[in-house]
Amino acid sequence: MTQPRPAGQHTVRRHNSALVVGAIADSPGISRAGVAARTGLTKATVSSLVDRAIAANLVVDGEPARREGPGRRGTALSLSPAGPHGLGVEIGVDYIATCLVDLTGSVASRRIRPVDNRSQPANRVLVKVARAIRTAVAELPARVGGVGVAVPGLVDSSSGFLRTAPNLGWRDVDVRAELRDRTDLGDSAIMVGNEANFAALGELWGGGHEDLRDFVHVSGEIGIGAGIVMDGVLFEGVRGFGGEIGHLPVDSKGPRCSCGARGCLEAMAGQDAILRQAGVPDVDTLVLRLEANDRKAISAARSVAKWLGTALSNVVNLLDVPTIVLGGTYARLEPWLHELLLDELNLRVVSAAWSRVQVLRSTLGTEAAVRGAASAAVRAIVADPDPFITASVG
Amino acid sequence: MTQPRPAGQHTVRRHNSALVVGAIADSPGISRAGVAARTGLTKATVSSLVDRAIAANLVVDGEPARREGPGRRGTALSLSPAGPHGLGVEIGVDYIATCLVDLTGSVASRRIRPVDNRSQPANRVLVKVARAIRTAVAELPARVGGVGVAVPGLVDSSSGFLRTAPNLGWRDVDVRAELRDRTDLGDSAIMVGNEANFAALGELWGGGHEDLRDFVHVSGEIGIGAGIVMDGVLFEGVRGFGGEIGHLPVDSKGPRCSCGARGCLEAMAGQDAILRQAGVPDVDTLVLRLEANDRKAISAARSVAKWLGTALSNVVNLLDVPTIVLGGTYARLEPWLHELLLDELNLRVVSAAWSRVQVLRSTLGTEAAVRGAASAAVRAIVADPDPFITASVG
DNA sequence: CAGATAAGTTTAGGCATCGAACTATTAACG
DNA sequence: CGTTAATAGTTCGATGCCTAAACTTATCTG
Repeated sequence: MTQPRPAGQHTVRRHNSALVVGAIADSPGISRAGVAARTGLTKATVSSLVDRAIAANLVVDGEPARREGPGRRGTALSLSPAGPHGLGVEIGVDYIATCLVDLTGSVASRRIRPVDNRSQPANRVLVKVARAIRTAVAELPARVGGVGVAVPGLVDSSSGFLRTAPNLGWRDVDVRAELRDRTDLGDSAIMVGNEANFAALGELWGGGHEDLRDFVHVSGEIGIGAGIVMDGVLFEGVRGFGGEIGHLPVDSKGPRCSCGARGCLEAMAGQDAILRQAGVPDVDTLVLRLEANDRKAISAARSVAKWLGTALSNVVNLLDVPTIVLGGTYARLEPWLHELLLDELNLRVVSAAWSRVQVLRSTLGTEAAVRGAASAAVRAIVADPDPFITASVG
Repeated sequence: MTQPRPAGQHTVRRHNSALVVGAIADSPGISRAGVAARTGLTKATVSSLVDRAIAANLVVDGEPARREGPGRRGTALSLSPAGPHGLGVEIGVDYIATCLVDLTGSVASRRIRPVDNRSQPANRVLVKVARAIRTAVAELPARVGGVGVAVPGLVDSSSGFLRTAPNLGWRDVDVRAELRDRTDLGDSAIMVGNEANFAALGELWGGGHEDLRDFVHVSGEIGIGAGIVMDGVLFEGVRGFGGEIGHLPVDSKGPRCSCGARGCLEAMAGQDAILRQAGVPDVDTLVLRLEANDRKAISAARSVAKWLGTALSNVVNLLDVPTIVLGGTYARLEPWLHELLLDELNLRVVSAAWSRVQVLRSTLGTEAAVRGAASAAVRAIVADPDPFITASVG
């Protein structure tokens, strides 16, 4: 729990800076006068704050915008693509991915390195992650303003402490501290979070879906994770546990899962289970078979849709979140899952009678998590730009 | 969604007033110097803010406290029992209850009027509710600073709009506006909320449970509702839908429910279902039979525990909330439900293996909702005292 | 080119906090 | 009983950020 801090003038400026930068982020090309009207601040205040933001390289003012009718034209303000960037890092089971996003949300660069992280202890892997971060930072002709680290495990997001990552075999790793020690990120924020949660955020901010503010993003790679977004905000749960649906029990007669229980969703509808049931070695082959209408593959998809629907209907019933976004491996299988999953949901969801459940396909696929991590870092800058402004202006 | 407002000096004072009053609420008897140390504000600022709070009748300073060692003794500050009160109102199916709570959390008065609200249209009932409010206000030798209204239905808490209350037969009633029109509450805040949610808050603040910050409070009267508290904060869900567990499907072969679906929890474990199954006319008789070890009654309790456990295990699995508090009618049946419910939960909850689920009995019982509503009003004053201070001082 | 309209800047003033000095109260010690 | 040290609380000038209002700059219209 964060201790409440006393407020002073600096708090006011911090708040208003966020307001101004936020307004510019929301509607690029807006003028100082426009920002003033939007935020309720006076033109004088906006001018002063914008000047500081420009000096800090967060904002640039461009050409005067054309306008109708008389009056001076306002200068178009927008977030600076040369300002601080957000760095996203994903520690996958068999790869390390990085991604740089500028303040406007554009991807500046990205990179994936295949690494088998399963066979190695945590600190060995973190050395490689640190190297990947240093490379990304070195290549960027701008400053890195924050880092998001996506991890396939349970994270206490406030401390950055990774409690357990079964598929990596990690337990109790202080990812944030380790990475800070091994890099020269200065005092940049390092946000460590669950890979499924970051993926949901990636889809929220970069998925191109209009008005999508309440949804469950299901990402199935090795494990099954869900990121739940409600009113545009990630739902974290009690101890960062929100959306841990991989081990919801769906079939009491199902096979034993690695967690010890029986018939967990992961054991019934995880990637391994699908592939085994379809009798194929990998997802590429599975997709080919599905396209060829192979009976076993189709039946595997049907089974996955059924179990996913069972588990997700609980989520929908309990949280009243009306949309499911299929991500990760499920995004590739979406055409074959869509209808069956929808049927299952409509059958089991109480509110389905008066408001239909929706199933969408992720547009970012397996890249959602890195993108989300990078975007989260960028959003943090925009949401509280004052530290950057003060550091650069004084 | 609340529009972000620009900050100014007044915002600073408002924030710091809340800090100061909050510190006094958290540790009554604290001195000005103590508040300064706790909040990080200077003694000068604290003095000034405390003086204003005293002038507004929110805070009183008492006798100098005894201290060890040398030095002047600080004056003991505490919230004023004569300051503004919170008024809780509960619109039940067959009663209207009111309750006044002072700033310290003590109940100043309460009253229950039996009324059959089922047979009457909403505006007729609201006239009676308004009368009950006026009576409570008139009897109080202090000011009412806010009102909480608990309603057995789905409420959009930001607008105070009641969407539907099946057990009252109400639809789309603007409870807040209706009550404001029919009373002279001035500009006091009127918070309209779901009865189960307020009950959970009542238990959180007035239940006397130590360190209980994450729990599900299940209240069964006519319907079944749950209030979910996570990290000491009510979980509201997407459209005030959080904790609407009454219509979770628990038995696909169960009887048809009033909502149209089959085997809803409410149809399986609601009060009506229990009484029918036990073959008794009311809860009092049921308790007598249970005490006499009546076979049918025991079997009804067993069945309730099973269905409740089925539904609640979903909640626990999904939200990782480790504690169930049995309220309302269930509180009276707790001795006979406890063990069976716990068994069912331990069977179905994934995390049960490493962290045990806990089942508690509500200490406020059927009074939890009014108490919660009144306390919510009080908490709102303490959380943002500035409007009261400014109004009274200028 | 005059008039109207809007963007952006300058300047004086208000206000809440802070820091530091100051007063008030109390225990301990000789 | 008086002195000293420690702590509580107050007073007062300085600081910083915002606001209001006047002012400058830029653009369109007739």
